[in-house]
Amino acid sequence: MGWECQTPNCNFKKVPAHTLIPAVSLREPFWPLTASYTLSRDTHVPFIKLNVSFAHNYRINQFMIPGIDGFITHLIANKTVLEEPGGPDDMFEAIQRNDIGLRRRSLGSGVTKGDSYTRHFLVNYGMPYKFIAATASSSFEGAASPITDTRSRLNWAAKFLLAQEQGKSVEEIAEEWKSKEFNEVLALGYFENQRINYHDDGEYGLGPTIATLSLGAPGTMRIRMKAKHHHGVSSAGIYDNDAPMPGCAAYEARLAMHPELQALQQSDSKAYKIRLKQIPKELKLKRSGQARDAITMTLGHGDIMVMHGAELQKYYEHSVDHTGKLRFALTCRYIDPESLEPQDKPTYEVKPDMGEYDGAKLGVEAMGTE
DNA sequence: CTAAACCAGAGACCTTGTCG
DNA sequence: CGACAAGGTCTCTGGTTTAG
Repeated sequence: MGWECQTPNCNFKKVPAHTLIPAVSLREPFWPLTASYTLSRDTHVPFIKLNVSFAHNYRINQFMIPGIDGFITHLIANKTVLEEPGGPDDMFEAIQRNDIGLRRRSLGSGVTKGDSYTRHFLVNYGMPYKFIAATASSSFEGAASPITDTRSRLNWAAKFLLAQEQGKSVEEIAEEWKSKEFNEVLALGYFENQRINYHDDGEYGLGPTIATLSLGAPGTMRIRMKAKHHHGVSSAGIYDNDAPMPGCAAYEARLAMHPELQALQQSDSKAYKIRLKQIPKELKLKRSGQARDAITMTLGHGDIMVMHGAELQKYYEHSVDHTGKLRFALTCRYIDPESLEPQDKPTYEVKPDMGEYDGAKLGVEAMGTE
């Protein structure tokens, strides 16, 4: 891989030598990694609730956002997870050795003449993600092992967390999960100083659960309320009529007037529209600026992050930036095949996850036989 | 000690097809 | 008709560091 000139009839290519970054070089001297539970570097604002638990070699930070039905969970991996055969260490090196198809892709809706390209490198496997050009999607059949292994690993993590949250057994959850299991893996590659700006993953046709496996240098994921919902007013000066969320500007006042406003929407749409323009002035809501980051997570090598809940994507947005030289993020989603336009449908069959990864089995023999 | 230099963060602007 | 767009670049601003 390298550079390819896009000018017609120009065959210029520049392919620099690749230097493998070994997984052991990811170990941080002042951040010791052992078979015990790894420490957390996550922070959050007071209105967010944090539950910490420990299971299957992960420190589990579960963040609950008041008013939002769902959760954000960060599973922090320890040394046992990283060094497991086929685990994060092996995956990190395998992705560097094999061309899994990571490329800069054209942004469909460019605002400039000619194409504009993403800063990071990406490739999609399984059900096509509509944000990405259809040509950037490949079948799971014949995909490199880190891709299919990630799908299986994240299916396990999602089932485990949903079971924990709903107080059900993993077997019970597995039954419900089967029909809506992750059917897409989006691989992103980041070099130094490449970041992905604030956005949400709430597009039409996506399941409520999204999971990401981090490989390589740590990434910093920030979660904040969207400005419109935080300020309560759009950039055009129209009041945001969605239910106010705890932690937003003028929360009490907005909460108090919400039922009345909804009733007005039903009874008198004209008066309602006028009211939407009045409220921002009455409450002195400001349009500019952004909400503070509610949660900041340091996603280390081998860590898994799971977001669950459609409301989370509606009210909150997230960004990721990177401190190190090389990081891969492998994200799984469920994409409803019916949500795809005919031309976006895959030309291959997206088969069920054949992997049977079970993180609960890891390290059990070592501990059990002592 | 003062002022220039530096830096990070945020906002404005760029500019165009699509969507409701 | 206005809002929107996993974006990029420039400029301004306020705070901190450094040079003289």
